[in-house]
Amino acid sequence: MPRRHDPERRQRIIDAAIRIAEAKGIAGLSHRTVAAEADVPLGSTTYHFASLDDLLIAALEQVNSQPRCAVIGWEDGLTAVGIPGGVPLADALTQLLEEYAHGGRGRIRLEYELYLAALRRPRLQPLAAGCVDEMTEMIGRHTSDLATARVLVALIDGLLLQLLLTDRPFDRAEVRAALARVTGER
Amino acid sequence: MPRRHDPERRQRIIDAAIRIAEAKGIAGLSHRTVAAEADVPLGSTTYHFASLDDLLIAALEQVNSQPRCAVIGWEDGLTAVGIPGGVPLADALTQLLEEYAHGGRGRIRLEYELYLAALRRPRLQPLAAGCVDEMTEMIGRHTSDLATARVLVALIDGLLLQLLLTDRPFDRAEVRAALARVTGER
Amino acid sequence: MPRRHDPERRQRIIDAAIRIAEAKGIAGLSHRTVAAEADVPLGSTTYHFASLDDLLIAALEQVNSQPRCAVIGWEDGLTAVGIPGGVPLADALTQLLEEYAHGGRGRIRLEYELYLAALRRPRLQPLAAGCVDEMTEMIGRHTSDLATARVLVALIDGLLLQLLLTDRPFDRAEVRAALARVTGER
Amino acid sequence: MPRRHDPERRQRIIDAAIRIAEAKGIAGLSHRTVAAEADVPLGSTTYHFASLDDLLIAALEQVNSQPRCAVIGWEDGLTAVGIPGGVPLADALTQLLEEYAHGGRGRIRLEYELYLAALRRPRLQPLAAGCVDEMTEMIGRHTSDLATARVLVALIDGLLLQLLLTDRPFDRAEVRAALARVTGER
DNA sequence: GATGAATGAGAATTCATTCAT
DNA sequence: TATGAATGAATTCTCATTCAT
Repeated sequence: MPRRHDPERRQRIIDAAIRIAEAKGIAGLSHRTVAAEADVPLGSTTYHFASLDDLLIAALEQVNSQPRCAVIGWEDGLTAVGIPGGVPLADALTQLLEEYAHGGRGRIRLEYELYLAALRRPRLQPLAAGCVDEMTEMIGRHTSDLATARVLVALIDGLLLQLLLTDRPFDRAEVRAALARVTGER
Repeated sequence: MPRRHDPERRQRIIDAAIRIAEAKGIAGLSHRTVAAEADVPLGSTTYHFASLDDLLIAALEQVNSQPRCAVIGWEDGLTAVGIPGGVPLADALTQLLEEYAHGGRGRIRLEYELYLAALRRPRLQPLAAGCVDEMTEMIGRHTSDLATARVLVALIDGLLLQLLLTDRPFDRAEVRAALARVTGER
Repeated sequence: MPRRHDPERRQRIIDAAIRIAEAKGIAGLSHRTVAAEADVPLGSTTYHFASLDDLLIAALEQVNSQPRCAVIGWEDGLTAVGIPGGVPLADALTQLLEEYAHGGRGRIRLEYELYLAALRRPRLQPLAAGCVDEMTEMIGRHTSDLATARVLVALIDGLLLQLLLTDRPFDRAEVRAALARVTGER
Repeated sequence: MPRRHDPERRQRIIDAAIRIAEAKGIAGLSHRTVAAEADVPLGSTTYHFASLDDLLIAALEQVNSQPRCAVIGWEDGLTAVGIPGGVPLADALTQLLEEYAHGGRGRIRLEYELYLAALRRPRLQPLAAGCVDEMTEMIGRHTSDLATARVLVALIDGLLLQLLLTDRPFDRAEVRAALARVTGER
């Protein structure tokens, strides 16, 4: 019984693609795996997405728009507390990273896979660069200058990368100290 | 034209794999592409390397052993100058990164691809982790404590990653300032 | 010459697989040999059957459903004659085996190959066991108890196996006598 | 350190081949698997056996010569007891089958694989036929006539086959009763 | 004698994409 | 509009055998 009108099918396919990408990596994406995961006919994936690249991009765009929500929630909390005399940025970032790290490695891994995939696929580069820029901009709203924000983003990326690679547990004090060196906080 | 005796066959295959990996990424490695690049029959690659993973690891090990030489050269220079009252570490690292960045993006890209590929392929993880450790240890020889070295490595990783992703040119002053924040140099 | 629409493709592949299995044995089955025999592209066999095992099973199921027809025909004749005071079972079975033996060795061979292949491939075991059970049940309908039927089936299997292995011609009297020992008929 | 003179190497290869065939089936035999199992260089297997078929035959010949020892032991016991007024044949055979069945399925499976392989490979046929003949001859020494022995061998083959296929446990009483029908013992 | 490198064919699968329906 | 059959290239890997050393 083919569901003729299934307006959410496109979205279901994207969601399935994200699940696959988190679980098996970007390289694990294929029309077949996605169709199976989404429980839609094979032809449906090629119908809604002209090529596999299109599907990948749609999935990654959605991934990139979602975690921002979490970060924005974080930022709201930060703002509410108030910057001057409020929570030190290093503390706030440390907490964000901790949540991030504990929120399942799947999502972070996927984000870094995006970075790397972008190195080879030009169409992904704007996405990855936008990711960095957005983060920089957001952090920049809480630093005295943009240069500091850029350094913080680089440091955060490096720290997360190491976290993923080494299986060392998240060391709050160490991360906090590292960030504080850059923010100049004590 | 059967080349029945070819004592350097194995090494030639590894070299070809590195060229492929630099040019097309780790994902571009396949028995076929490597065999073609090395100008050997397809079966030869599977004879010398039981699985593609084995070949990939052999190639990456070789890649990882080479750049160290460059870095060691750098370190020798640094040592020669002498640390106390000598070249500030931030300056030395900045110069190293600059050389690294200008030395063709292929090699850096490959290194970061290694990092990220390790996220999905357990057998690569020791390689990637060893890469980080080695770098940390080396830098640690020029810092007062290891914690500082770890932060520096994270920062360097983040900076190089951004460099690769954004196509922004290498900004010596900015990088130098970022590093100085961590080393505490003025 | 692309035959894009071919509604009986799946069945043709199964038929080809049976021909191959009869002619070259189960070990002779491969995507390639079947595709060539069925005159379809290689990819077509893997499209319709996710794995070679699936194809093998589909083929053997079809094989197993066919000879039953012959046996059922035999059974009908037997019933018509009537058991009490009718044709002795040993005579009827002898005639069945003779027809079976003369009906080309391909089919019997294939059946015994199924048995033996089941020893190594768990997925085939239900098929082979079902084959034995069905035969037992059918013969059981003409014996006083099931134990006798089981012994008869074992004996029949052994006799056919010897027939295949030794190239001795079918000896009606000998087979009849062997069966009669078990049925208790004189 | 190549062992130049290793007079038992040939035998070690055969033994390894038997282990492989028992564990993975005849289809699991290859120069490589055998060389690995025997811990000899690959070239050694092709040196001592011109083709894989030669190796297979050598292995199966050895297999066929070994279990006979067990059977001969059994026969000796049987003879000792004495036939006339001694142990009924059905009992003795039942015990033999029981030991056989409990002695690990690997060996029986291999024997039946030999039968089946013989169906397709002419060079194996003498081996398989000889196996049957030998068994017939041996049993014939304890029956009044050869016809009875032939029937017994067929029945035994069928019973063992069913045992392997159905995973039903060995039922001593049932087997004994089946054999007794043929031997005429009560 | 003995060995291991070499080779080309073939194995099972997976796949992106096209296209008739 | 939607689908699933179809296809041919490409994937990794195994292998029997040959042959230079």
